[in-house]
Amino acid sequence: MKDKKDIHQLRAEPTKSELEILKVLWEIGPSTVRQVNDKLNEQTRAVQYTSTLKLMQIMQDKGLLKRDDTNMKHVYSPAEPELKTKNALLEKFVDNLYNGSASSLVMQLLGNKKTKKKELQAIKELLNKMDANK
Amino acid sequence: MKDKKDIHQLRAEPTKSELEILKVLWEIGPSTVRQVNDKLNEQTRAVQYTSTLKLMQIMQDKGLLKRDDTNMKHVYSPAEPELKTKNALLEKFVDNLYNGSASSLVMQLLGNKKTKKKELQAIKELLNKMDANK
DNA sequence: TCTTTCGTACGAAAAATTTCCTACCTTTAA
DNA sequence: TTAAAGGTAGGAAATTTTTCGTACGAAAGA
Repeated sequence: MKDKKDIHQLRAEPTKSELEILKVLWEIGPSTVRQVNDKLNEQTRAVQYTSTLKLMQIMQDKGLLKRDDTNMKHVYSPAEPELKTKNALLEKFVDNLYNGSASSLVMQLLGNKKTKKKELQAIKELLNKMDANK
Repeated sequence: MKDKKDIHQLRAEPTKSELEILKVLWEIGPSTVRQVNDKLNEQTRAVQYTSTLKLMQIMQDKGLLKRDDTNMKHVYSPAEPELKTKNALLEKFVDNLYNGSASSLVMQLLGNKKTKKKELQAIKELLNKMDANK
């Protein structure tokens, strides 16, 4: 794949492992490779330090991360805001599985037995709030 | 990867290309490889017949597809209902990006500028309907 | 019948992703 | 001042996913 098209506003679509790293950075903020790797190991799965390092370097090349290398310990952070990235991923998901219809997706959530009552309640409240300032 | 865990109720998580094939089968129903391949080529991207064949064979091995090979032209169909698979993928997506909170996802949809007015309206109506039979 | 067309099976190559080894530099502590 | 600890860079290997070439059998047409 030479010139993969950006997904919507995103520079490049993160792979599975890349997304794991983004999630860590979203959670704990700008971090060194060591910090990210520790978090992955305690929270997700066993992975070697240099593997995480390599991946984060790749992500920087792709433009997914930016880094501050004024100090010896480079500090990485997401190149784009969390919300923007999640929006892009969500939009892609909706396009892909629901033909772009967000309401279809919501309908399915509402019909899904696994969606807990509290969630349903919260969604309903959201909708009512929307109705309020229509 | 030896013994990859099923995702929820799904036997195995479809890869990107596998999902493309599932989508075709969902759209046009049980089909031969030829039919699926034609559809992919006219609708999605150029791909060789034997590539599609191979992938569908792999998917059968994985349990993603079942096939009727009583005739010479094997007829493939999804092993699981469309809704079940989509539910599993959606649930995984919610878990992964929204910490399992469906309402967070909906909130983001509501706040997303790209979500069109009609969609918003449809979602609101859904919510009201839910309220009706609470 | 013979040839062309269309099907499957299988293996291997290619591409994409992920992992980690090795080399080497800097800082820290003994 | 030396050893140990911890950092980056880069290449190569391993794994996963995707693509397709080749072989070969069945069906259809000439």
